[in-house]
Amino acid sequence: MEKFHNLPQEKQDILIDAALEAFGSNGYKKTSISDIAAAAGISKAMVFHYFRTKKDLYFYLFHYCWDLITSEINNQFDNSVTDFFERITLSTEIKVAVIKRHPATLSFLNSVYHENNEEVKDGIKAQMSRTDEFRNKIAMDGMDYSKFKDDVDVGIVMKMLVWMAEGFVNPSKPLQPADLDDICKDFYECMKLLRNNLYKEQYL
Amino acid sequence: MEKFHNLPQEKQDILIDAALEAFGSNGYKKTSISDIAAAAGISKAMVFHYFRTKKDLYFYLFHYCWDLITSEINNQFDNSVTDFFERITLSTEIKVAVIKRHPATLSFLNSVYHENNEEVKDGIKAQMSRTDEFRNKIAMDGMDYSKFKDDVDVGIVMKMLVWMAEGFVNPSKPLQPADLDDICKDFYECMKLLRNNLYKEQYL
DNA sequence: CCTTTTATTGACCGAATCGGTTGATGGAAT
DNA sequence: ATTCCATCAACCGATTCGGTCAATAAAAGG
Repeated sequence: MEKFHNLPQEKQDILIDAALEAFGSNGYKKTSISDIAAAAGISKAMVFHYFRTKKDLYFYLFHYCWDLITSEINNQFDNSVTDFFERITLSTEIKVAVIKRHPATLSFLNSVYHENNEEVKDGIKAQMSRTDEFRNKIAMDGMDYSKFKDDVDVGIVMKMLVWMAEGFVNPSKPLQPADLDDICKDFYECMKLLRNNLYKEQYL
Repeated sequence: MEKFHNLPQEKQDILIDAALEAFGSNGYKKTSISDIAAAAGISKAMVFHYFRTKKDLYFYLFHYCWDLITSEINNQFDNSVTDFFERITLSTEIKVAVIKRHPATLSFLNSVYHENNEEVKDGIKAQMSRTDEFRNKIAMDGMDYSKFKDDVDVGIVMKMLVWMAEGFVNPSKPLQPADLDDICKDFYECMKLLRNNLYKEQYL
């Protein structure tokens, strides 16, 4: 795989993006190396030259995305932020940073999570079991719910935000990185609106 | 296709659900009749017996879903409902009714909408151009925005609800019809919470 | 300039799968 | 007993699969 890493970053990214997109939307079995090569504008033989087998490529992408997210969390996450909406905004910023680097990362990882092809299933489980670590790290414990109005059911607010985040990350039309900033602005407006109306006291 | 309609409804539904699910998540080209047959628990030859070709099956499903949604809209939609959240709830109820009948309908239609396979693209466009009719019918014109607090940006609320609806309809984990009622209850709770906090006056 | 190494690919491999057909089988209706 | 029809395993030629390899183009080194 040194072969691949000797490529200029730009060419690496093109191939990675093509592969993430293909695997992410078609799953392991239904994605062919020809698809990926064509989308990346190179020959099929080159893909096998960089990564020995389809399986190798798949798991390379898996670990690559995993590290991408892990490092982004380690860089940005701050558990001293206890305000509910600030925490939500923070984890959204993490997602956005990941998407900006490789737009198909999250849809790929989601597809990996649901993959059940015999050839790769076991290898996924091994790594995937650590998902909960992060879920707990980002999770909402130690959060300050006291600023909410007394009659607001925070559980419902959580569910609402999960839906929004899903629609945000898996839109029916694929995300263009160019649109990301606009969409983000809308999302932050959203957070402001909810905070202003669900908290006891107006925020500045 | 009389062959197919002579089947008991239950067996028709099994095949339709299998086909919607397969086409919806893998697209036209990457979906094989063997996949569908296996998922429906019948032999590949039977599928070709009911529907002469793969293309015929695809467009049968397309028109089937189209009619399903059209009739559900005609049954339930009521443009005399001018309250914002009631209208949202109404269109959600329509979606839920459709999903209860065939869980993969919406994901299938969404996939059809983005399909660009040469063999079926043209046939899709012909019908799909009428999508806007319905979008306008369900749309929010004639809506009463006056009950919102003055400082609430209704455009943002709309965007928020669109995201929620997307996460609601295309969840990362596939929808089980059994869960639907619970999820709906949460969604309606959500609407109540938003209405109570974004309207000038509390609703009963 | 020539040589050696490396990047890149078109053509190819056997195996699998594709959309679609067909002949055989078995059960229900006449 | 016979007709009819639903059902499917086996099969068809064509395509595509994951993967290899020999040949070429390009770059590097002398």
